[in-house]
Amino acid sequence: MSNKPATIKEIAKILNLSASSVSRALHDHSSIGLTTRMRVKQLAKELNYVPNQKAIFFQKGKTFTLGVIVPELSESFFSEAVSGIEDYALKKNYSVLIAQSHDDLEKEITLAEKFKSHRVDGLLVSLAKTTFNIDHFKQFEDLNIPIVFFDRIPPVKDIHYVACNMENGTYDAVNFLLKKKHRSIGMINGPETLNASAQRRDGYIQAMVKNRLKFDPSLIINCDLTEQSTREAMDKLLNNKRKPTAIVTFNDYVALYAIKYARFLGIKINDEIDFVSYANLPIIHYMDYYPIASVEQNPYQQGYRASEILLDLLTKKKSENEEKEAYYHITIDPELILH
Amino acid sequence: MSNKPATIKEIAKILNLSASSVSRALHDHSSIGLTTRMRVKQLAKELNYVPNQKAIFFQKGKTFTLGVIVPELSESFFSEAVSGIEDYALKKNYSVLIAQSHDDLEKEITLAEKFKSHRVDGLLVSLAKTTFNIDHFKQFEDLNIPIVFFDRIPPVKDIHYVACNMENGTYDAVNFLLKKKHRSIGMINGPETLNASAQRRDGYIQAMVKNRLKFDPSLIINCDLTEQSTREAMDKLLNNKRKPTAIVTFNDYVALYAIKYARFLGIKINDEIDFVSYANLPIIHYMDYYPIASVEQNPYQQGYRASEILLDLLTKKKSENEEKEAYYHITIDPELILH
DNA sequence: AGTGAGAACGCAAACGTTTGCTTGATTTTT
DNA sequence: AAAAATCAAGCAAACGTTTGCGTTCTCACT
Repeated sequence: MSNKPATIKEIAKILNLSASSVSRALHDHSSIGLTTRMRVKQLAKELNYVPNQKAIFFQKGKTFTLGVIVPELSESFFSEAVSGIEDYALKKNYSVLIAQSHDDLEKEITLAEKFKSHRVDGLLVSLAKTTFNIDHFKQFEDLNIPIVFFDRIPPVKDIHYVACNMENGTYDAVNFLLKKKHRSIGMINGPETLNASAQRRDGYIQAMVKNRLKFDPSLIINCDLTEQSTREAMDKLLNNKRKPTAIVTFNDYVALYAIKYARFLGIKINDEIDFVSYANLPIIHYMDYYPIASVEQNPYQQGYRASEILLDLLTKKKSENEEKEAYYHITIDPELILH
Repeated sequence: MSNKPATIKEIAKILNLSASSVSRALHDHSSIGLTTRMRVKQLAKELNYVPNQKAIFFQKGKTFTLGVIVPELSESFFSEAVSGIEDYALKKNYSVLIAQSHDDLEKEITLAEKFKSHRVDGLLVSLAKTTFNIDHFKQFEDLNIPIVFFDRIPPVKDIHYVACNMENGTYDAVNFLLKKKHRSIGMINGPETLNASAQRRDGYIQAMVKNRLKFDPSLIINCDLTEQSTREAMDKLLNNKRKPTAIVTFNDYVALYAIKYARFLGIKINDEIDFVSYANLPIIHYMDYYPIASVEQNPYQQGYRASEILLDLLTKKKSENEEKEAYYHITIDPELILH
């Protein structure tokens, strides 16, 4: 027991063949006779032969492994995205190496280093909140290791990415509220520095414009996503001359803070004020009060798509030479889910 | 650009050394003179040399990779456990290959196969709900690939495992309620078939016994963890002759269902009836009403510990020979968190 | 009988690194 | 001054698999 696993060489020796013939036999190469092919496969089963991936990795110069860096697995958005990545990768016989940056740039750099030395074939990355430059990913270019960013993407053009079009999502959300006859719609947006905030703002404005309504900037309040900050935003909105009858929040957390505070103030949720949010928390339905609609960002699909692109890049790489200037810029349209 | 990465051989050629000397120089081997050592390292930096892990894996016969199979990453319990695994593994310079069974036995078997052919050095497994035998993991024994099970462990003795002692956790919970002067404590337990249910039941009984109180079996109701089933359990408890003033639920989901239903019935939560649960949902604090206490199962620690054990097994494997009969059976004591 | 084709298989190199054994040169010990 | 120890570095094999290029053999066809 605890035998070293059987190798091709051993099979070859037993059958009086060369290692190459055994290898070819196992791969159904045409130049191997049917009888020997059968004999080889037969013995392989008996010996419980399993190809040694380490050797194959080495020989082929590939690890058939994808590296994934996400901020936090415990955020369901990312764990679902990882599921999408995993499903496609496994389908294509790739394995997935997962690591978390915990939203820390230093950690992210360390992980990049780790993956570099591990020689993953490709990388899927969703940036940490604190990452404002991506120099630590530049080195992968030289190593010919493609990277596909998803969701939290850097604001540059010379990269491959998959992301959700927040502008459209917000447009749909605001449009939905307008159709419900709301005429004063508030928005608790994220930090101004975030690209995601700008997109939401744009979507809001676009919805107003398309409906030939005047855009009132005082109805969009930025907040830093904390409970305290959310309350302050709510105060501002509630004291607005045109007190909103509906509020779009940056994410579910903010929505919950806002709803909690509104209830504290005696406001009737989704009656006096309708809430619409972005889907972060799948368990939101366990709540007593939750937004009447959510912008679903389809993390699974984002992951799946990013995975597809990466594998596409990997298989195409051989033929690439001059046309390296084509970057994948995929935007996934979110959908508005009514609860 | 897009140069193939530098190799030891190239460094050797440039410096007129042998590959072996370069290798030793990079590893600070004592038999290499200081000057050459410096020259080698210097050039290595310049050429951006990174050791080719594929070759090292192959040469050493190890992949420095751990395989992890969990049911669902989107369950925060598992994503936190994975964080623990990852943190320790990375510290020891191992990578972590993660895959989800989605609580499906077939998928679990496929993944086991995948990891086998990938030749991970070791395996960390939390079983799918539908897994009732572990034959598909037996093969790893022959390959000398150790497995450590955690949390969802199989009910056999000849394995390594890390799990939480639910009996103690429940004991603490019930004891806590008894100290709060509750004299009729209900329990909405899980399916009878689950080991986890039996442990909770035992803990409940033990707490009663230790406090010299009579155990009333009618106060423990089994349910299948659905909302409907939870309501039925609540009905039974509320109609009990000794209507409970406190209820321990199998998990947070059940607690939320129960609380929702109780509120629907007009019962004052954590006033008329105190709820205590097991920590599954980190975001429970966003709720308006949540259990007054939770049994925290420390998923991070479980993962970390399991990771430690696996690496211990991996490094000790060389010296192991006769004493292969020692199995790690680690139980982690949960702690009662008061909210 | 000679040529050609194709089938069935072997040889050997290659992938990059590590490591036990050797060798040659220099230094220390007796 | 000779023998022994130490230092610095090279040689070559090994890990398991794949693959380009041969080689041998058998037939069939002119």
